[in-house]
Amino acid sequence: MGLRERKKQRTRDALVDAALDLFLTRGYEATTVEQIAAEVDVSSRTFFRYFASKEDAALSLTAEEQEMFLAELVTRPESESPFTALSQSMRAMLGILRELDEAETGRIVKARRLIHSTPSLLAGGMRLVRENERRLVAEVARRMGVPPDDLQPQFVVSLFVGIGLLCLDGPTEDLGDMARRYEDLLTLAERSLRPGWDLPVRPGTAGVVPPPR
Amino acid sequence: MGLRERKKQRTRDALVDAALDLFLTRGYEATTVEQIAAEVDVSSRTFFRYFASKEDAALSLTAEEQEMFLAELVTRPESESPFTALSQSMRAMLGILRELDEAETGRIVKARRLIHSTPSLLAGGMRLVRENERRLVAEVARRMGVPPDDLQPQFVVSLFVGIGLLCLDGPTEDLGDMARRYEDLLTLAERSLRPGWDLPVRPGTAGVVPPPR
DNA sequence: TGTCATCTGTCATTGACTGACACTAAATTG
DNA sequence: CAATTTAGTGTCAGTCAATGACAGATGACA
Repeated sequence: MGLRERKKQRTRDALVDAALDLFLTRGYEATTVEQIAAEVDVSSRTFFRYFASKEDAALSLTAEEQEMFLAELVTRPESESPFTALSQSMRAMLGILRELDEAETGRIVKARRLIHSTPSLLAGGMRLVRENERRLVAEVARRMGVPPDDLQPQFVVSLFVGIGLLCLDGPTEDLGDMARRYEDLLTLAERSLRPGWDLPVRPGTAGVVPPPR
Repeated sequence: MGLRERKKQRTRDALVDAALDLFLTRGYEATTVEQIAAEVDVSSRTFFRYFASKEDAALSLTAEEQEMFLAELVTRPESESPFTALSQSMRAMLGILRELDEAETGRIVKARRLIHSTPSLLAGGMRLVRENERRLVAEVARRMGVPPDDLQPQFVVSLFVGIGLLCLDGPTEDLGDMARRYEDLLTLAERSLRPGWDLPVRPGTAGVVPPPR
């Protein structure tokens, strides 16, 4: 990787760090883009070359997590039922997050604390999640062998995303808290749902029908 | 009601109408607050005395619907299970919407088309819904006789809100479309969920335990 | 009619965000 | 190792949403 790209990455990280720190101390709205840029010795115009908006800087880590989640999902074996595949993807992503270097996990926890304490950012985070929902539905529909505008895959994904949001909503001191809350919610879901609820009503041309478990 | 209040109501309605029309023809971002205000022969400062933001004007009708829904919920008998009470409140609200005068239903349909075709407004609408989620959880938790930070009422509400969002997400030409989509989703939910899933795991001090249905 | 509270317009200001252009430094090529 | 292309950055000017302050207008009410 060339010098140019390394420099860019360093600037970007510095901007995220500066943004998170300022947001957490002075508050999100009270912090101006100019202040963030000044902290990194960069013009505010440059800030907007890295991030589409002030909000984008605060949510960039969450957006990356979303991408990781989606990447996990497409690696899940076709033998898993849709909801199982979604759950396992989430577990895998949480696992990966825990294995990052300290600087990165620090950022993630900071970002999470910030989002949780700033209503407009919480809303923005949910917007991110919902934007991914479309892609999730497409993948789940494919697995189920039904068209993406079928209600069933939409329902499955909506239910799962709801759990994810509840997970995000709760108090989160560290990644362990989050993982624990997530497992509690999965248990609750299992108690509430009929076995096989996420299998296609009219089994389509999808892969192997999973065992009844 | 005095002349003053009537005048105010007229200005407000005119602003909403002008906003919806301009948003739908020129596009949401392409329309400035000044243009909306000019259409009603009012200064843009006045616009912001009626609406907290440009987005607020586009979402004011949706916000009113939310309030109506919540008002319905608190009138549902305690004998209904939480999810049944939520579903019935939604049906009641949709019923009320259909009985409004033509001017009002026209606005509602316009607003819905606009929101559906403008990503940032769709996000804003979901933010509105999510903000209400807290109040819904409080009411459902009360009915279940558990504290509001219990996971179960949160799960029940999250599931219901998810259905509401799916309903909002789909193509909506008129209020009938929406009602039909909503019923389809409820059927799907019933097929997926275990009977009694929304009853408190540890029955608390809540009202009468509903019949098994 | 006269006072009072409320609504409104005007003006000034802040801050997010964008486009245009020039300048610098890295990357690439002969 | 130059020469040239390419990408990243700073500066400047400008738009638009949103807010505070003050003054004038207008319905409410004694």
